[in-house]
Amino acid sequence: MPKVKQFNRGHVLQEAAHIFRQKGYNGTSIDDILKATGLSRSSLYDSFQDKHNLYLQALEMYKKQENQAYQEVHQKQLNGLEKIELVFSEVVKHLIENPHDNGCLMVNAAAEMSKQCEKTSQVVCNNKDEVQNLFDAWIKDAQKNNLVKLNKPVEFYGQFLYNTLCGLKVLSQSGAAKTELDNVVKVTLAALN
Amino acid sequence: MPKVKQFNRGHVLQEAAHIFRQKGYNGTSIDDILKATGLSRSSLYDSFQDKHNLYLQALEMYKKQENQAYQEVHQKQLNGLEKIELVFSEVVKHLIENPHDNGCLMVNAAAEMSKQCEKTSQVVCNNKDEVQNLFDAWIKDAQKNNLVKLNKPVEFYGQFLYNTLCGLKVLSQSGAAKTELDNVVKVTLAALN
DNA sequence: TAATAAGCGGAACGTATATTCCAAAACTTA
DNA sequence: TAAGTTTTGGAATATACGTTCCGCTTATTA
Repeated sequence: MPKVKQFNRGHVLQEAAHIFRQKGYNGTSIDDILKATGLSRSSLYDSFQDKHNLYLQALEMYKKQENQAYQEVHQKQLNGLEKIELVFSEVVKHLIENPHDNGCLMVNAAAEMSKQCEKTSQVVCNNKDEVQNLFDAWIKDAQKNNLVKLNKPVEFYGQFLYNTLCGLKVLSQSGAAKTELDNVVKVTLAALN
Repeated sequence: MPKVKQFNRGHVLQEAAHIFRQKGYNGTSIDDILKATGLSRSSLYDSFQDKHNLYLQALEMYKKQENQAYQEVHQKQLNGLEKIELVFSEVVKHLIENPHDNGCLMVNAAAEMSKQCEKTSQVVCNNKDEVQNLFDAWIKDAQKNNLVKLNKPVEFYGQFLYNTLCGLKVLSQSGAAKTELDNVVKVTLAALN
C-alpha cells in the first residue's frame, strides 16, 4: 500500500554529519542539508523531526561508525600495542587525507555543543569512556606480553591516549602538517615504555 | 570637544570572548553581546565594525592574554621543567574552576571556524607555533640541567606538549573530572624522562 | 487496474538576525 | 556657558532561517 522511502536514512545522516563537521551545528542551515542530500524539506522533517534531532542522530551515527572501526581493529590478530599503533596511524592518515576537510565531529561537538545541550554532552562523554576502556584493554594486553613498561595504573594511560587523540584532532584543524602529527604519536607511544 | 567613550574597549572584548567561548561564533547573536556588555548597537558597530571583526579582535585579545600568562611564567625563577609543570597545573586548575563554563576560545575557534575563516585559521596557527616555541625553550633548559632524558629532537616534545594541552581543553568539555586531567598531565610529564 | 497510504515539492509563516541610520543626548573645551 | 563633536538609543530594514502545511505524486497491494 504505502510508497516506500526514496532515500537511505544512513546516507542522509552521513551527509548531515559531514556538513555539521565542516560548519558546526549553528553554522549549518537546513537548506545546506537539503542541497547536499537532495531531500525535500517535508521528507526531512518527516523522518528526522527537526534540526536538533537530526544533529543528535548524525552524531550518534558518527559515534557508532567510529566505534565500529575500533572494533574492527580489536578483532585483528594483533597484540595490544600494535592495535594502539594501528589506531593512531589510521587517525593521522584520515586527518591528513583531505587537509581542508579534516577534523572530528565528536571533538567539534564537545567544543560547540556540550555546554549547551545535555544530550550532546552525554554522547561525547560516553564516547570518551568507551574509547578509554578499549585503550585500557589493549594496554593490559600489551602489559601482559611485556611490550610496555608502566609505573602508573592502567587507566592513566587510557586517559592519556584518549587525550592525545583529541589533541591530534584539534592540531589537524590548527594547520599542523603530517610530520607534526606523526611526531606527537611517536612521543605518545614512547611514553608507554 | 568630543564626548569620550563610555565603555572600555578591553572589557567589551573580554565579555565578547567569554560569550563566543560559551556559545561559539554562530551561536552568539549581537543581542547576546549587547546584553552582556550593556553597549548600544551603534556603539558596537561604530567601534568594532561588525560581528566577524568583533570575533577576530576578541580572539586576538584572548591570544594576547594567554601569551602574557605564559610570559609571566617564563619570567619566573624556575627551571624549564618547573615552568612546564606550572603551566599544566594552572591550565587544569583554570579548566576545572567552573565546570559549566570551561573550555578554550582558541581550541573552539580551531574546531568551529578555522575551516571557514582564513584569518581565524592564521591566528590559531600562529598561537600554536608560539606556544610550541616556548615549550621548546623550556625543554632545552630542562635538558641542559639534566632534568629530562630525551631521545628525540626537542621540537617533537614541544609539539607533544602542545598536543596534550589541546587535548586537555577538549577533555574538560567532554565531562572529564579533575583527577582525569591530572592523570593525563602526570603521564605527559613522565614522558619527558 | 483501482484503492490506499505514504512520500514529496514547494509555497507560506513567523521569528531571529545582522546591519544601517538618524535624531537626541552628553561631554569636553574655549 | 555655549559650540561642537562624538556617542548613544532605538526605530527600521532586509535577509536568512527553522518549521508547518497542503495538495499532488507515487508505489504497493488486493
